[in-house]
Amino acid sequence: MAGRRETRRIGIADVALKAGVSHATVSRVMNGNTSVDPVIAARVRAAATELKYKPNPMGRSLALGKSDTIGIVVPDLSNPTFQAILRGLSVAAARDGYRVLIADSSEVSSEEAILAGEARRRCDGVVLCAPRMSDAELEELAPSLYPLVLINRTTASVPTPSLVVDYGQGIQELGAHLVGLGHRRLLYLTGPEASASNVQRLAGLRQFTADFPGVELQILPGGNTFDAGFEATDAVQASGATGILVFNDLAAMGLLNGLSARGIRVPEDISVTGFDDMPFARYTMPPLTTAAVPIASLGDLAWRRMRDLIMNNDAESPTDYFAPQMEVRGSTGPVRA
Amino acid sequence: MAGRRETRRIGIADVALKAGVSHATVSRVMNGNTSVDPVIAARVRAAATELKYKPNPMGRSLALGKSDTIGIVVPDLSNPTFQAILRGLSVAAARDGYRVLIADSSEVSSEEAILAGEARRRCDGVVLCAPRMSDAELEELAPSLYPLVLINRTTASVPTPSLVVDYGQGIQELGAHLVGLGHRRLLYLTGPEASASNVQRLAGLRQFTADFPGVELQILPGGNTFDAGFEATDAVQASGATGILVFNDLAAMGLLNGLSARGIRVPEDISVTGFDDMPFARYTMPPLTTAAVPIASLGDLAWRRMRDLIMNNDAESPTDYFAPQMEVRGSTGPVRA
DNA sequence: CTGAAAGCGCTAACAT
DNA sequence: ATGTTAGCGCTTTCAG
Repeated sequence: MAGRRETRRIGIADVALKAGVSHATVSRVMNGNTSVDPVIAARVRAAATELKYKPNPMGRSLALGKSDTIGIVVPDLSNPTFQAILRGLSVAAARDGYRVLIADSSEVSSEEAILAGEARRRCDGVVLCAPRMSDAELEELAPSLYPLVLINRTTASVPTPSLVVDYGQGIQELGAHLVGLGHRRLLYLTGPEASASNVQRLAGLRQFTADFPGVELQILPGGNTFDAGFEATDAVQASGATGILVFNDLAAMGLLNGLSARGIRVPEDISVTGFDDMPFARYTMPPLTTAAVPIASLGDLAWRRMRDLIMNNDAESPTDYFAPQMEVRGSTGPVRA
Repeated sequence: MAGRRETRRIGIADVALKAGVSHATVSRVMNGNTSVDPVIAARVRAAATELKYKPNPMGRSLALGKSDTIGIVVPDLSNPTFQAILRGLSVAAARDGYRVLIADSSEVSSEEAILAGEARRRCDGVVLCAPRMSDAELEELAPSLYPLVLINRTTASVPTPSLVVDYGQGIQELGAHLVGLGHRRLLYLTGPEASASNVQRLAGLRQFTADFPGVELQILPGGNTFDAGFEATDAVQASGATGILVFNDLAAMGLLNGLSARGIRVPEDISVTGFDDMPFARYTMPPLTTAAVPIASLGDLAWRRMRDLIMNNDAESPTDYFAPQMEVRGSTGPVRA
């Protein structure tokens, strides 16, 4: 029925024919490496532009053994954190002429390894965000993925760059901020148990209680959603704590709403902190005190590390620690006299 | 210095050697197309698994003329709308064994065409979100991009599927909702002038005023940011309108904050609507009445259309209209008596 | 049913 | 400086 507009793709051979030279010469002028007679070069270029010739990346990739593409595997593309990393990575890589291929493991840990391997075969390197994968599995997988950049993970099996956010330090800063405001009865509303970043916050808080022996710190199971924060309202109120450290901004917003619904004033009666500094954290009522994770620059740095690995393939393999930046806003204030 | 762990990639030849057969036979087993003696097949498979052989996608792509990859070009990866489309597309494509390559044009219209062309050469098809590109340019570009799926654009130059969100209808529904609540003095707080979706909303509102001759509709320049909404507060108040249609949720939230700061109650004094139904729209105070754009299913459908194009390459080329779904919440109420 | 050989489009040694 | 030739790793006729 419908007539196909099969505009047969034109290849290097067509240009060669039109310019009256060999494939090799066309390749040479297209890549500008070796020297070609200027007049012939011009003739080739003319033929190329006239035919709108563009080299076929597949042929190129096969011959060169590289694809100018890097892969990123993320656990969940709907998570703003990974979206920001992806964007930072993509923009930075594009500046150097690289593209990015995405693989979403949908939080399934078994998929993470498979997708990473597949991505690596199609790409020149892999940026891996695999929070669910076990250390053992990562250790086994890592060598086959080189060049590899890890996000929020490290591995000993192979020297490879890691970018890790120091959640433990961030929560300690927030805690210290509350103590500085006179709070002595604190409460941490946890995230998901399995979450590695929750574990890091807990470790940070152990250090925190050691540093501030006079401060009471309760721990209450929470979650990472708005609703989880909202539902914890009663338990928070019952705890008697005056300073609440919430796992993340989303849950903190839920708690804020719950407290407001019960007529508890923030920060007059209770101070609340979040974590992440989501775009909306500054627009809650009151605006949320939180810790900002510089996720966009994380993606950017991920590319720089990857590029070092690819270009001078003898790069160092540092671990970069990202210190969250505390943002003090209206949801924290002096403890009630 | 650092010892390279050059684990030479193993290819089809290694498997052939190990199994004592030819490359061709290995290829046959791996693809399961043609019939191979069961015992030989088993031997090949054994060799393959033992060597952990995985076919090299580049070789495959070159031979087959396909990459099992589709490209998506977006104007801005930090825009939640495109993130959601990307995710929907990626997940859907993955189910069929396809990957997605991303290209972020950073809102630069001239980049859109180049990136799309490049993506097309590396991929089996392109999903194009190019709001900035002129119709003429799109028309010229489209044929070379086939298989192509357009988002929020259509073109006449070639029959190709389009997915368009009907912003005009959404804003009309919201307007009718306000009229139903008794409002007779409405105001539309616009988005960016250049935005195609703003133009569509304006067109929808022209229809709206034609349908409701007794209703007054003012139009005020706004923007698509929280701050733009906030800054419009005074002008909104001065307008005397009781029902405010805001370009999007973000600006609506800004307006909500501004009104609250001036002691104007919503919805008792003024009703406010947004557009998009962002995740936080339900958590504002009061929760925001808005129109939900089913963006995730948009990505999903984009893949289905693409797949139809790729598989039965004689598919139809329909235009799918997405009708926004109104979400009535607390920010709209009866006009004050 | 299987192996030999051609070819996908390109780059790079090797000749000339 | 340019053409010839040999791959890159795989699929697919084409013989046998």
